[in-house]
Amino acid sequence: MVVEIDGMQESNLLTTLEDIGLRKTSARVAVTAQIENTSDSFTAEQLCRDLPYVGRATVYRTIRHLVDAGALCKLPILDGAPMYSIARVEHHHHTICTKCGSVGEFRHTTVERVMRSLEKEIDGRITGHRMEIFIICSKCLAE
Amino acid sequence: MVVEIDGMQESNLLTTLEDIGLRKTSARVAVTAQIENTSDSFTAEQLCRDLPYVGRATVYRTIRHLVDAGALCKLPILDGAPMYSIARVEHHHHTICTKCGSVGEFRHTTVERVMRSLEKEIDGRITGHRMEIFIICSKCLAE
DNA sequence: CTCAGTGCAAATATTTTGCACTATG
DNA sequence: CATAGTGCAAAATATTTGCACTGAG
Repeated sequence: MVVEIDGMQESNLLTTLEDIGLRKTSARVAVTAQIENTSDSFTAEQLCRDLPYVGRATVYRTIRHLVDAGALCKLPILDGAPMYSIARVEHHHHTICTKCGSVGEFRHTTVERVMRSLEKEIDGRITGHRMEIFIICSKCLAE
Repeated sequence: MVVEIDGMQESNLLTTLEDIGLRKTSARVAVTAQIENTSDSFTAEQLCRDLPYVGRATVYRTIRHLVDAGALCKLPILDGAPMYSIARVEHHHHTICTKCGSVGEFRHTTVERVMRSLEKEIDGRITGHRMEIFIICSKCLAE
């Protein structure tokens, strides 16, 4: 669920969970608040470390609910555990810094147009796509 | 290493390993032959199942060498173990059937052109990208 | 012969599940 | 007060590593 405040979007993950019929429990309040306070993307492990009083299984279950509801993006990376980030816009792609691992979000209409032109080349029906741009972020470049 | 035969490309994974200074052992012969006889993409686990007389660790180590050498693509998927496929062309993208999991390869110049146009929008230096197209393949559509 | 490579089993990493207990609605 | 949700620990899954042994060069 997305609430408009002063033109800014505040994604309320807890409300998303309630919207799909789940109860408002203290564990879910803690997990969603922690995610919303995390500026960048995060791993399940990170969340468990930050919330030692919430059970590991509950953290994983809550993440799964949010991914299923489309409120979180699951971002499989080449090595190790997947990263998660709040899905702030409908459809988007990610930038991943190969130095520090920070994840950004972007949207580009050309990408969508390319998809349509690919339809003739591909044997089968296109149902979706995923794209990641690997970068060295400006912060790492500065160092 | 790539050998041209009648205009077809035969990628010789074993030669790739020798080229990076590794010995030609019976385990490596078995693993590379099995990969080359696999028409589609595969998981490490699949390879271990197909080669019960080769140690699990050796299968993983051989895969890692081939990925490092650029002869295999590692394709992280949303759930479960990553898939691998022979890198038949320099730079390409993948189609993944969401029904049967079969993986295809394609290359499209427009994608590369889009990358260049993205350079102005993105904060940092682009070093690479990855794109996957999710499809229902023609085989699954026919069913 | 030497040491790169192997197979095994144990360790590690990540995620899921069974189950008895708790607390939300 | 019924049962959805939790925490824990064990299981499941995926991969890596230590180590003694083997075999390629």
